[in-house]
Parts: sequence; structure tokens; C-alpha cells
Amino acid sequence: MLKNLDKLLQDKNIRPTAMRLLALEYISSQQTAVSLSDLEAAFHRADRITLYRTLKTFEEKGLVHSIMDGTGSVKYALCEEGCECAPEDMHVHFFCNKCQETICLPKSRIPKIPLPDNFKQEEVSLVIKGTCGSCS
Amino acid sequence: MLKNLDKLLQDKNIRPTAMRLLALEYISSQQTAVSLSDLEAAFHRADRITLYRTLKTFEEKGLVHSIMDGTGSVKYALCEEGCECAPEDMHVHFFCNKCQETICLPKSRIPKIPLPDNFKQEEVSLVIKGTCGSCS
DNA sequence: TAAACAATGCAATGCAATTGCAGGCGGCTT
DNA sequence: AAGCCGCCTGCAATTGCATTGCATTGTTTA
Ligand SMILES: [Mn+2]
Ligand SMILES: [Mn+2]
Ligand SMILES: [Zn+2]
Ligand SMILES: [Zn+2]
Repeated sequence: MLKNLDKLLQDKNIRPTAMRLLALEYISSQQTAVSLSDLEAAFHRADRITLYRTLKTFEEKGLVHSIMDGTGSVKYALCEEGCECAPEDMHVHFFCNKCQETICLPKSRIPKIPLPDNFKQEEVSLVIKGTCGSCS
Repeated sequence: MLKNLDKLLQDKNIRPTAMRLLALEYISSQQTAVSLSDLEAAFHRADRITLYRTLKTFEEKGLVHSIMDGTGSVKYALCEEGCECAPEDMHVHFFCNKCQETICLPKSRIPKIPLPDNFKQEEVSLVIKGTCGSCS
């Protein structure tokens, strides 16, 4: 199992340190997106700043993508196989008002939105809030 | 002119104080959404907290709607005539990476997104980032 | 007018994100 | 092996924005 994680890191040119392996293992094990505070709670002996930079590194290298769900704290989730986090790949995110969890909906692609003249789209973010399947 | 603004406030059951009229005049005069810092810069003699609460009041009463464009500071823009800020009314917002301005696109309605079973939508937010018409 | 209520100003706090800097650790060179 | 160097880590400190408490002032209403 850790072998797989190790390979995941290697593939993205991320040096597999102990902390990074643990962080990645945690993120992989979650069904929902995780925040820095989540990570901090999961590894209360680890330094918050190290975890912060771990997430930043993962994001820069394209291992995870960040989600701003409007709660004020950024969430992170594993990128799918072959995800470039480019505009075309972007999927919908869902925030449950009951369980407060943020979920990737890779099946729900963001439709192309017609823009006014001369407007050029580079990124897009679509967050739906409501009640998730487990909570309804 | 101020008469109109006064009526706008009255219609929404907002007491028209001097500060509120000035703030509303400023917001109305902008082509893009404004942040608390924008307001603060426009009225550097006014108290930041009063401006903050002015925006909050405007939002609660449905005079403006707030936009979280991912920059970390909330933007506010006038609600259109008859806008209920309800899910169905929600329009697309655009953030320009060059001029850093946030713009309402009332013509671009957010399409209905199919959700997994048992997921119930209550709110939705769609922010597109790129280059605006003036900057391209 | 007096009481009740709303708006304002100032201080302080909370919370998440971010940066600076020094020490540690491993790999690489000579 | 010893020394150098770059990356990773830990701790301190700071920023930035949002939010609240409280006393004061202004406005409405009985
Ligand atoms: Mn996602
Ligand atoms: Mn808008
Ligand atoms: Zn839920
Ligand atoms: Zn622009």
C-alpha cells in the first residue's frame, strides 16, 4: 500500500518523505476533501506549517487540487488519473450544509458558459451547496 | 440622484443614513463588484467597521449580494431589479486575472447540474477566472 | 419629554494563510 | 571520510480579512 503511495509521489516528482507519505495516505483514505485543520487533527504531533507546505507542494506538483468551497478554509482532494486541473477537466464540487463535508463530483462536468465579447476563460469553479446523499 | 438611492433604501426597509447613502452611491457608480477595502479606500474618513456593517445590512436586506471570487475578500454588487438572490436567480461571476476586478454576468445563468442520487441543491456559485473584455 | 431602539466609533479578538529564519538530514563531491 | 549543498522541517512571527463587545450618539415613538 505504501509502495503505491511512494510511486504516486515519485511520478509527480515529489520526494517521498515520511511526513508526505503519511499525509498522502490520509488524504487517499478520505472520501471527502480535507482541510489543513483536518490534517492537523489527524497528525496532532506534526507541525502545522509542515503540513501546510506539504499540501502546497502536492498542489504545485499536480497531485491534489484545491477547492474553495466558501467556508473560509481551503480543501484539498486527490487529482484523478490524468487530471491536469486544466479548465476542461474541472468538475463540480459539492458542499453539504449538514455534515459540512466537501465532495468532488468528477462525473459532473462544468458546462461551457457563453461569455461576453472579448472575455477569455482560464479557470472555472462551480460549487453547489445543499444536502449530500448520506445526509438526506 | 440621491433621491433615487434614498428610495432604493426605503424599498428594502433600510434606514437611509448619510453613510448608507454614500456607500450605496459608491457601489452604484462602480461597474464592478466592490470589497470592504474598496469602500474603505473611497471613504478614508469613515470607520471600517461601520462600512463593514453597512455592507452586511445591505446584504441581509437584499439590496446587494455577496460574491466569493476566491481572492480571499468578499465582493458585493447591487442586486438586479427583482432579484431574490435565490438559487434560480443566480448568475455567473467573472474575475479578471489582469485588472483583478470582479464582474456580475447577469446574462449568464448557471445551468442546471445533474447531481448524484439523494443530493439536494440549495445554493450554487459559479466563478470564472480569465481576462475581461477591457483587458484583452 | 422620556423611553426604546438603531447606528456609529473604537478596541479587541478569532481564524486561516503566509513568511522568515535557523537547525536538521540526506545525498553528492572531492 | 570530510565537507558542501539543497531540501525538508520546526518554531516564531506576521499579515489580512472577518467578526464581536461595548460605550456613545442619534433617531424614532409612546
Ligand atoms: Mn475535486
Ligand atoms: Mn452578481
Ligand atoms: Zn452531508
Ligand atoms: Zn480585466
